[in-house]
Amino acid sequence: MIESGQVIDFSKIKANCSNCSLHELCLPRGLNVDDLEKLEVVVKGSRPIEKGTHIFRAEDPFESFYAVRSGSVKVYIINESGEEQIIGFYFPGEIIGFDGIEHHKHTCSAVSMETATYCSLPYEKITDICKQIPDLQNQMFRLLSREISNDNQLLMTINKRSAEEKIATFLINLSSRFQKRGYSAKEYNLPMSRQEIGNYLGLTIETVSRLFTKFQRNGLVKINRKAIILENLPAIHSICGGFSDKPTNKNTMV
Amino acid sequence: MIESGQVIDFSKIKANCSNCSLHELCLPRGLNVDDLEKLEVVVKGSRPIEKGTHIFRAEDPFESFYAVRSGSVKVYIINESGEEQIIGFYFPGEIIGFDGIEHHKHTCSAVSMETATYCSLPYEKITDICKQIPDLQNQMFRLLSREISNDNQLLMTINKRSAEEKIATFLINLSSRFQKRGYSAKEYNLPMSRQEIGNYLGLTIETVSRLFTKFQRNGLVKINRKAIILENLPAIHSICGGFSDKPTNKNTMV
DNA sequence: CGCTTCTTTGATTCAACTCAATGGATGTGG
DNA sequence: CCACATCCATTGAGTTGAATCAAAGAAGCG
Repeated sequence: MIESGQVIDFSKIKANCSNCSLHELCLPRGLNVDDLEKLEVVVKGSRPIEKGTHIFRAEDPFESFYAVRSGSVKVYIINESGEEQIIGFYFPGEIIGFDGIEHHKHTCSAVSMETATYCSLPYEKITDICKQIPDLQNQMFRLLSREISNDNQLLMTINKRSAEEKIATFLINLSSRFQKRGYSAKEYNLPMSRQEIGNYLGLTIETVSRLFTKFQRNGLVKINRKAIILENLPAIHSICGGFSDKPTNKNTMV
Repeated sequence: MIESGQVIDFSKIKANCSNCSLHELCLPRGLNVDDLEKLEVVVKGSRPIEKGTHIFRAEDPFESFYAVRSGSVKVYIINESGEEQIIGFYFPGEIIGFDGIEHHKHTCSAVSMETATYCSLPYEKITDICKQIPDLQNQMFRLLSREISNDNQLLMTINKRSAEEKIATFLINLSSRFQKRGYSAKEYNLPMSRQEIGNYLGLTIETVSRLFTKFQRNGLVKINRKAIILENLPAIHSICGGFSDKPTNKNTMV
């Protein structure tokens, strides 16, 4: 439960964005060497945090947002009746905590799904630097914009797709994100439980499990607990929706 | 179908943010008089557009975002198979088009649901001014942050709530937004069709209609076509979820 | 090794969808 | 001003996809 905050915090070491392999996926994207140095001064890396450690919690004062550096992080909100809704899963180079800007406090919580490291991006300092570095300001806006577009896509998936299509879309989405990070598009490990997948997609754990079994039966995937092999990527793609020949009347104004 | 673009465009007149009643809901929030003047120089108002006029369409180059000044606007995306997903309904003082920043083109379309006016906020010029006016940069980040938080809330509603709870939440959400704009919290007109409500919430038109009838039967509301009267606000609130005493197992890790 | 947690599988139920038909409002042209 | 067409909303009947309930199997942990 050591989450930082010791008298002397050895965990907070100056980040090295210049040499970071996530460079082009992350906040520094598009910055030149000089600008990078200005950024590095304020960005702090974390020591590894173990699975289940919170990076921030809802209601915490908002001081920084955070870039995942290694491992994976789940972001969720809890409503008045204690129900959890997972907002997203985040991988290296992706940034979390944007929701906190408006009211100066976090509205989500972020917790590591496995051992992870992250970088702290102190909001005030970053926005100060933004005034001097137009590219950085631009990149900030782009990242926020992307987050909104992603949310829109997610809404489409949740609202319009069947359970089967949701799962296929989810697997493909992870695949392409892992690929962007230099990993296989066909084989990866799920860092999250069936429960968490279901929560995110608006399905029950049983439905997730059944569909995994079905996909496996049909030779689309091989699944062994957390280990996923996408055996037939085109087929999975075609399930994602958009090519279905059995249109429903579920509010598609055509 | 006159959507601007005439040889001489009389419709683009300098906006008057200082005297605009939406001032504190909109982009200028928190700016002092001097800063407001700098902003006004680049913001352009529109002449009234009639119902069904597009402000922008997906794939259009992204040059500006837009503040709704009067009337109401629906924002939606269309997927590969032509299905429409409504992303949101926007009212005076609310800002649309943020999604376009990342790829320099819009990913959504925005169309007026009734006669409306709007202001154009040219992106490049606004970001230039942001460098000089920290408060403006801050407000931009806050608006983007709010959009993300709203999306998160919507996801919770869509994923975790029953049809009845979704409709109640929707009615309350509109109520509070109208109230913020100085209108009655109890009586308003729906600018959108049942179809559009259903599309947004992930329900069919029949379900929306049936629930409106049910709410009316139970004395919660009076509904006459587009005219809504919330007769029993507390009761509607209590339906919104979070107080239900019949917990489901739909992925609520308690 | 025993306990707990996670996952899978089966049987059953139900909320919301689909299909179908009617009714009311609005608009158009003769 | 009326007849007709269109669009939107309502209501009913029947179906179904995913949830719920239940139980057993597999993996991880102390």
